[in-house]
Amino acid sequence: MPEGHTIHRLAADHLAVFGGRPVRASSPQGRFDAGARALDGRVLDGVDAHGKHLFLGFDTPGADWVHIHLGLYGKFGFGEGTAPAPVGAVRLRLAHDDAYADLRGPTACELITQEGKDALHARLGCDPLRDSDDGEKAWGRIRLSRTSVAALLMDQKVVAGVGNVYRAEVLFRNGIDPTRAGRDLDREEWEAIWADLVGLMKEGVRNNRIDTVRPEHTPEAMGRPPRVDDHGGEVYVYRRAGAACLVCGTEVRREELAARNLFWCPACQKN
DNA sequence: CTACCATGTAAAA
DNA sequence: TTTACCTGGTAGA
Repeated sequence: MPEGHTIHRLAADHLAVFGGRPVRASSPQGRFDAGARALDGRVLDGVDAHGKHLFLGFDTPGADWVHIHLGLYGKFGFGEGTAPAPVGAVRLRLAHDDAYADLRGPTACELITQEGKDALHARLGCDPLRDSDDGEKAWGRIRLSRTSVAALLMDQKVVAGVGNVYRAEVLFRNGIDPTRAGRDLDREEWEAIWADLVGLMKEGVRNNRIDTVRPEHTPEAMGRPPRVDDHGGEVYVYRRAGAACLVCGTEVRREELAARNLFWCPACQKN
C-alpha cells in the first residue's frame, strides 16, 4: 500500500535491476498478455515516477511506456536468480537471467504512448520527489481554496504522491489543524509543509518506509519502551487513534474525511 | 476458518 | 456519493 516514495523507489530499482539489457516479459495471470508480448525481448531504457504513477520506458515502437498504478493493493516482488514458477495472479513478470520482478494487483498496468504519458503529467500536481517541481503550483490552488488542508494534501491534482500517512504526519509535524481551509494558510506555513514533505519523502525513498518521528520524540529519547508501528515505520499519529500523543500525551483522534481516515492530535495541532 | 480493514483511484449511479 | 476493483494482513470465532 504505497505512497509516492514507494513509486520513486520502484522506478530506481527497476532501472538498476533491468536497465540496459533485454528483458523477458510475461503475464502469467493473462490480463496483460498483449502488453507483455510487446515488451518481451525489449530493453528498459528509462524510468519515471510522478506521484503514485510509475512509468517504465522500453524501446517499443508506438507503445513507449508501461504505465503502472498500484492502487490500494498492488505490489511488486523482486527476486534474484532464475524466476520460479509464478504463484498467484502475477499481472506482469519482468525477468532476465539474474533477477525477476512480479507485479500483482495493480489498479493500472497498460502500455501508453509518450502523448498519453504527457496527459497524465498534465493532470497531476507537483510532486515533492520530482526535483523539477516546487510547491508554487500547489500554493496557487491552496491559497484560494475553501477545502480543508487535509483534503487538499490528498488531492493528486494539487500535490502528487502524498497519501494518508504523509498527510497525517506532515500536518502533525507542522502543528496544523487538518480542518483549516487552504485559503486560511499563510505562505510561510505552506512553504514549511512543502519543505517537510520533500525531506520526509526523500528519506522514505532511501529507506523504503515512512519514518516521521524526530529523534527527540523517539520512545528511547522519551524514556518509553520501544514501539513498532504495524506499517513498517515510526510515526506520530497515523493509525494511532486512542493512543497517547508521543509529544503531549493527549489521545490521538481519528475521523473519517472524504471516505479516508484522518488522524491528528487535537492538542498539538491547533494552528 | 471467516470477516473486515487498509498507505488508492476510477467508474457508476 | 457509492460501488468496484483486488490483495494481504490481522482480529475474532
